Amino acid sequence: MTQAFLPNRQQNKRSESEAAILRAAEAVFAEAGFGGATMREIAERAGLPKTNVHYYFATKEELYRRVVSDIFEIWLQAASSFDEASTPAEGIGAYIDAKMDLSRSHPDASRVWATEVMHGAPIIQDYLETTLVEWTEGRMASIQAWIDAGQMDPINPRYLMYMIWATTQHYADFAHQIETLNRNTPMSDAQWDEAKATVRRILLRGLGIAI
Amino acid sequence: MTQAFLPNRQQNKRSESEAAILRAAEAVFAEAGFGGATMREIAERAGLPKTNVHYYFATKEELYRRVVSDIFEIWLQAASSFDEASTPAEGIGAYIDAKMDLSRSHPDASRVWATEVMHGAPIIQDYLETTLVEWTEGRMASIQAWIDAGQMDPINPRYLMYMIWATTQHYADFAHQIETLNRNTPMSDAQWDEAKATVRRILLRGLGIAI
DNA sequence: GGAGAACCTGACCGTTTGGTCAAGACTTTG
DNA sequence: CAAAGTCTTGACCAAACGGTCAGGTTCTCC
Repeated sequence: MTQAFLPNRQQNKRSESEAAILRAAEAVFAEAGFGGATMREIAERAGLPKTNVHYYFATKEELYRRVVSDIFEIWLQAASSFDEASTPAEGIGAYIDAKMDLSRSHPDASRVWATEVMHGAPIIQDYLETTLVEWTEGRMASIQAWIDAGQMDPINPRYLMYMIWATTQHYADFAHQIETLNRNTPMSDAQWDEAKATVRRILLRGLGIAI
Repeated sequence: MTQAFLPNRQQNKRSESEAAILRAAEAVFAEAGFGGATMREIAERAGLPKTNVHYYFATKEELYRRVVSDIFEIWLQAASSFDEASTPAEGIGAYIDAKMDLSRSHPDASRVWATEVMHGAPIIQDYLETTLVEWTEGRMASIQAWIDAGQMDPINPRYLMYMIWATTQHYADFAHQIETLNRNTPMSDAQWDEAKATVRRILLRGLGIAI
């Protein structure tokens, strides 16, 4: 069915179709959740017959799993800045900025992730228990080191991580509510910059980090 | 069908059945979203035949709307402390505490709300545009008054509201993820207190409010 | 150019869904 | 106790769902 080595032309077609399906699936899953999404809708948005979608992804669950794990990769990569920084102002500040940028560039991804977790992570529980646990403990250790060096206030790094995730992802997950409260207008670039600066400022000052 | 004035005994039965259905519905909608929830499942959890559920709530959408608007009421009432306070330390601090308590006592409610908003608020858009807009502007005015009085740092009250909502609701919406990261153990009372204190401390200090 | 693999698709299927219906049981009221 | 309203229920239905299948088309490689 799926061959490891394909000629160029077919490989392009495959990746194009797959990519179109994945894009459509991300949007539909984000809007309707796993249960509310239909393969019909995904196929239509991808511009393909439903049967063709099943050619690339045998089941709805397989497609969903692929969408969610792609998102997971993006999330993890957003934190590279964390380790390259020597001061908490740089490290935490850059992480906040990176997460805020992701909330604007990939809001659907954030919503799919949020829905999956809210429903008990039935599909990606194994990722949570392994990769996310390890990743989180690594970042917590970095924060603890800054605390031990007296570079920021002593707080439990765990609850700081949650605060950063919550505040930044909120702008993706609750974008519709935010837009409604903004006179039914999407946030402008200026508003976005102000929101980003406000989040950054309050968090850093709240941690006793000079800015 | 539904009578305004019923004898006591029947009124009790009605309210009991309705309440059981609403409880079950909140849990099922929280777990599966609107699309993934089934009337069968809701009926089973309420301990009633499916037909009986339809006797009280004609359609799935009507039941859902009732669940969501009940939640909306709870949310709004959580902010009474806001206006009764004279200092931002009291007002904002008490609001954070109240929202954190709600995240622990009514996590399903928060998850249903989050799912509804994430999917574009197809059912309760009118609430958002009227009640929530008014309510939010009222609280923003209170915050602005504290800023003008020099009692806290000058930040845009709007983005502060979002931060408070995000950080507190995160503990309900992402409870499953938090539990997984906590060695698959629900947060203990002590951990909860620490999380609450951390959120409160970081936000208040971040706003330049002495604590 | 022909064999074989990869890709595409319309028709179809069993299951589950939200919702209906008609008939029976219980409660209240005269 | 009987009539009227309220509540409960098993059987049923059309529609929509995820998924299958067999047959056709396109591409690559020898």
